Amino acid sequence: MNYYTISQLAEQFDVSTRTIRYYEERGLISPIRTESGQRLYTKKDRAALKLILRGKRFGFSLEEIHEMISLFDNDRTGRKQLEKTIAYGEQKLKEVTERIEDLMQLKQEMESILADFRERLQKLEGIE
Amino acid sequence: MNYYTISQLAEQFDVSTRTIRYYEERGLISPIRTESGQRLYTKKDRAALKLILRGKRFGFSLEEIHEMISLFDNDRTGRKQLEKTIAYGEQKLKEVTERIEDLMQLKQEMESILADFRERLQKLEGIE
DNA sequence: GTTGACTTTTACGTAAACGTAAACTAAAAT
DNA sequence: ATTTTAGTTTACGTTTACGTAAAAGTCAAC
Repeated sequence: MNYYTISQLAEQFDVSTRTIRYYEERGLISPIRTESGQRLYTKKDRAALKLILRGKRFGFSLEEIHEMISLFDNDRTGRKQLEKTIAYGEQKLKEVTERIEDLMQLKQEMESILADFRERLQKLEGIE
Repeated sequence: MNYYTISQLAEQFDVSTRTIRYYEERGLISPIRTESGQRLYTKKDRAALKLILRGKRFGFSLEEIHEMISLFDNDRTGRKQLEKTIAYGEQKLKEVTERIEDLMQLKQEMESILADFRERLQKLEGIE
């Protein structure tokens, strides 16, 4: 398995190294270390970072993202744990679904506003 | 036309009065005032607040929301202005569309993870 | 084997988005 | 008429999510 350095990841995702270290500081990523203390990131760490950045784009706080990651990531072997995780997942899924619907409504509204503006522009061009 | 007081709006949207005043401070809402200085909010102000809060849920900054509002709100009569507004609107529409697609992908992933968890739970129940 | 790029920790700084408290005024209720 | 209750401004405080700088160690290249 090969590793990424922090600056490689930073470049790939166009974020600062400080940002990546901050996510670790908050417990969202846990890269291994070389003997001298340098961070090494696996494909899994990379995937986690990708997830975090996507979550951020959706407006989730790091705290929320942390919650999601740790629930889905940990191997929840016990039955109770599994049930709890499923319930949580269903809840989050519902939230995402609502968000999609909300966004689609916004899209509709924007489209109708745009149509209105285009009509106005046409009328202006008709006069001229 | 009847008005809302600041605390009425705050209650309706479950935000603090400070939050509403802050949005005004940043130029996002402009309620009229009574002679004594009290803020009075029209239906339009209410709609604007609703828009702001929706934008926030989507992870837009107040600055971005401000930009959108002022572009769509102002009566852009001039032809150049109209064209500019339409271009901006198309850009924002594209962003929203991408966001929706992004979210739908996330939804898919969550559903597949959930399906996997459910399967595991079934197996556990089969044993017991 | 030394220069230069990279990394580490520590720590202070900062912008955004409010929270909170004080000091005061106006409105509503009793 | 006088308590509550609600509203106003001013201003300092707080959290989140990093930016930035310093001081020191390390890796890669020439």
